[in-house]
Amino acid sequence: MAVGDKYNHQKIEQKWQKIWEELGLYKAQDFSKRPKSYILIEFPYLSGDGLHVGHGRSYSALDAIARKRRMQGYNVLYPIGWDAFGLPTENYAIKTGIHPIEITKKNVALFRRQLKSLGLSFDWSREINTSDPIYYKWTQWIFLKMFECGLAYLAEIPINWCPECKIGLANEEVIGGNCERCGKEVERRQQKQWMLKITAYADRLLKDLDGIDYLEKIKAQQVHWIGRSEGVTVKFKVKSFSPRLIRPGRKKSKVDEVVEVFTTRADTLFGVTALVLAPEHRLITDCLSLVENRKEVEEYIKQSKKKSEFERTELEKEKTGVLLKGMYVINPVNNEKVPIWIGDYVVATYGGGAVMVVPAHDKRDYAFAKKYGLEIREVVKGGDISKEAFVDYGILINSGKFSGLESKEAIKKIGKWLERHKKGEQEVQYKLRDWVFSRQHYWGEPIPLVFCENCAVKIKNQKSKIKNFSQGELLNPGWKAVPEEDLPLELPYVKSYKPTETGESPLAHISEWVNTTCPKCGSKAKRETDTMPNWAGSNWYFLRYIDPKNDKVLADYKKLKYWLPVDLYNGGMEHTTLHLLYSRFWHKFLYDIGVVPTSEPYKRRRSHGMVLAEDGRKMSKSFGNVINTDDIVNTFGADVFRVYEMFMGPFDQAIAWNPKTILGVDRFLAKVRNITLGVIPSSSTLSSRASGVPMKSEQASEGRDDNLEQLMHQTIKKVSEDLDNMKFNTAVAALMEYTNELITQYGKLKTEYIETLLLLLAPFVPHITEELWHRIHPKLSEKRSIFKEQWPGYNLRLAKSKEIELVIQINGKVRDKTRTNADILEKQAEKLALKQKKIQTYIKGKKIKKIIFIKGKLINLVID
RNA sequence: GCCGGGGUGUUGGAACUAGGGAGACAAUAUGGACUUAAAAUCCAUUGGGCGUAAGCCCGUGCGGGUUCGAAUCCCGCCCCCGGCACCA
Repeated sequence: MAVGDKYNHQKIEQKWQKIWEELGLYKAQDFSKRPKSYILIEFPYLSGDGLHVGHGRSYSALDAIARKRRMQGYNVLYPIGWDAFGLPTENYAIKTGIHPIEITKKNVALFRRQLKSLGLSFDWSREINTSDPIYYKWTQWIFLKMFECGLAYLAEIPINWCPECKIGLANEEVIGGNCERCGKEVERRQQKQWMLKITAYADRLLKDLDGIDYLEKIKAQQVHWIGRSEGVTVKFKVKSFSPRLIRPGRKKSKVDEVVEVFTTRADTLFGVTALVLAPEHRLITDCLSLVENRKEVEEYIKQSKKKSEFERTELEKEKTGVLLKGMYVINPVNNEKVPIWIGDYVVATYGGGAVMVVPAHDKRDYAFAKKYGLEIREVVKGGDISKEAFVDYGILINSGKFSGLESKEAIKKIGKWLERHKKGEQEVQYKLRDWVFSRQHYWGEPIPLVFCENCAVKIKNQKSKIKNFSQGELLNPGWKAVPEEDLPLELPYVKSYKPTETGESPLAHISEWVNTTCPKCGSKAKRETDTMPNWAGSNWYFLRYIDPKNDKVLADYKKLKYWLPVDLYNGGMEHTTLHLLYSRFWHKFLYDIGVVPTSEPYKRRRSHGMVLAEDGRKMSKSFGNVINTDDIVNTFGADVFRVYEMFMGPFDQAIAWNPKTILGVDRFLAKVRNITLGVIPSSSTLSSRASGVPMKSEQASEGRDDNLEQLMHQTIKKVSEDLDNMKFNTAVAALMEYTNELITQYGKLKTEYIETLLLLLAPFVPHITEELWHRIHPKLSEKRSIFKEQWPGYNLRLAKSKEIELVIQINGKVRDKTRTNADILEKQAEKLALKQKKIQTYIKGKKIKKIIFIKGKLINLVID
């Protein structure tokens, strides 16, 4: 590598990558006395397409931070692994007939090669793979612990079912109500699914956000997703006009039936003129016999069942409903008779599946009342209810003894009144739902549970021996955990991974696997055939990096204590709700059972923007606009690629790929090579060619002789701070400026300036700087890497300018500038300003009313 | 509808944390040097307008305000991106 020579990036990058690996430069040391820094990137989901430039963006950027921290003396853990289970691999397997295990092997090799070609400083000795049985043993183990603690339960819930592919679909696979793959309309089907009680952690997941450093918008998304609201659950007694109050087959009188309604606006209770129930509401099925217009109601329910979730929530803007004739409820605050409706705009799974209709003070209720001719009764003053609903707070009217109160106060008082009279309870509701944990697919972790009919019967009948069962077993009679010593429960090798006609997982086909014996009583039992979702393995992977080979526990507690929490976690914006929430949930659970030492996994979370294609669209195989990292690395080299990805724009913003800007980066690095090799006399191989850099050096601008040192200190400060704040683009810009200035002042360079340039650049440009470092220090052994050098420090005093250009303003407008020393005082500055000819012409004949002086910056003369 | 982020040259963007020189750093384009030529490299110009020039005026989505001074702060509005969405 010399000026004039073509720089052979391939040769040099490979050379150093090999040396670094041999030196074990990036191995993190457990229990080192140096301060630890755990830097984490979201591990890639394996696909046959290989590494995408989007991966490269965050990996290079975080690599720069990791490298800088090492140079600053930190013991850095920057690990990598593979998110390997999941649908895309399974679909590819179905299409090609190659087994997912084989596909995964191939993809791992591909990703590993590509990542290594970028010169990323991962600690490869800690590599993990979620589809590896020694890894998913612990995924299963965590699940069993949750089962044991009663956090896992079976529920019959609707799933998206594609009748063409005969497969259950995840919500993400349903596009506009149709199957993503075949385009056929998706149906709703009830299916038994394992659920995890994340709702039990809702409050803590919300509250603990206060103590951690997540990007504001990420926190906002989590808060929104959890959706906490305080209110009161009001009990409305059900009455019937019909004398037949006793239903056959049930002893309880209809009069005892109560509909519970959740509201955040107890202050509007006196304005209730109807109740609306979700079509799935229990009361409707229970009391259908009492309904006079039974046929009409049944027809409505049938129609709404046909609608997909999509139609019910997206298309159907207008609210519909049917009155339940012959029944009514009693409003507990004023004992009024209130009609009951059913309407499919009411969400069955939230707040008990029933809402009270207060047309005067809720937009939806207003529209509903207008459509069906319900009374609109004003109970909060402040709006004009003849025109629209008044939804703000105000003073209560028409509200009995609560009239005259302000809404906020009324909410509290009415809530308490209801509680005192046992007509309601103050409550907190969450939008967050429990997590559907079952997948009817092959390529995932088998759920390690067994169903035993014998045990089920025992639990139902023998309540006395209840102590012998775990909470999970009691909650799910007959279900047993696979014993811990039998973990991992390995995924059996099958030939066909196609889901079955019935919607069961392909594992259901393998009778020798399904049929087993109960680990508790030894009788015949059947295995669960569902597998875990893709999220399962990625929920806790960062823990396994800390102790990847441990076969006794998921990770050694002392090691966890040393490394946790993760200091910086970076990933895509698309994972900031679900992945982050699920992962925090599991972590909190592990904390509760004493497996991990912290209640939060990630101290700081940042997200990177997507890299879009040149056309501004998302990169996608179907558009044919995907850019593979190999192409860029082959043409320009890893260093150019890395700097380009960091320079292209603000890290957290989406940005389109622009091949022209890459050239600018390539030119910049060429300049760095040239100036380094041209200046240092000891690099004998090229001293004769040093003049190959035609620089505008000779006419270095006047008055700027000794400011190179100052610029150096400023640059160190800027690059250090920008890296900490993840402002990679401006850090690179500062390095470009510094380099340009070194070129302009080519005759006056000291070795220190060049060394600093290389050290500052090293985290961004590891290969070139390492090579140049050894060129300017020819006696240095190859083992003495630049990355073992110390990160340069700066001197604030030296970074400060001695001279400034004082800005002279008149009435706030810049009229002149003049060079002077930086610590000039107001009086002198004033004199200096008044001396300027230009200024004199401006103030001639005018009176100076006021002078504003900002030290080291400007003076402003205020005139008439 | 709600929440979050944003709107600056031809383009990506900088300056926004704390009000003080708008356009750093790149890219693009044009002209020039070198070359038989091209590429590469180097030099100059590159927000708009007026002016021979010195220089002046305008300009950070729109309209107002605060201030000696606003891209930055406040109020109202428009538009774009991301997320959530009949959550009572």
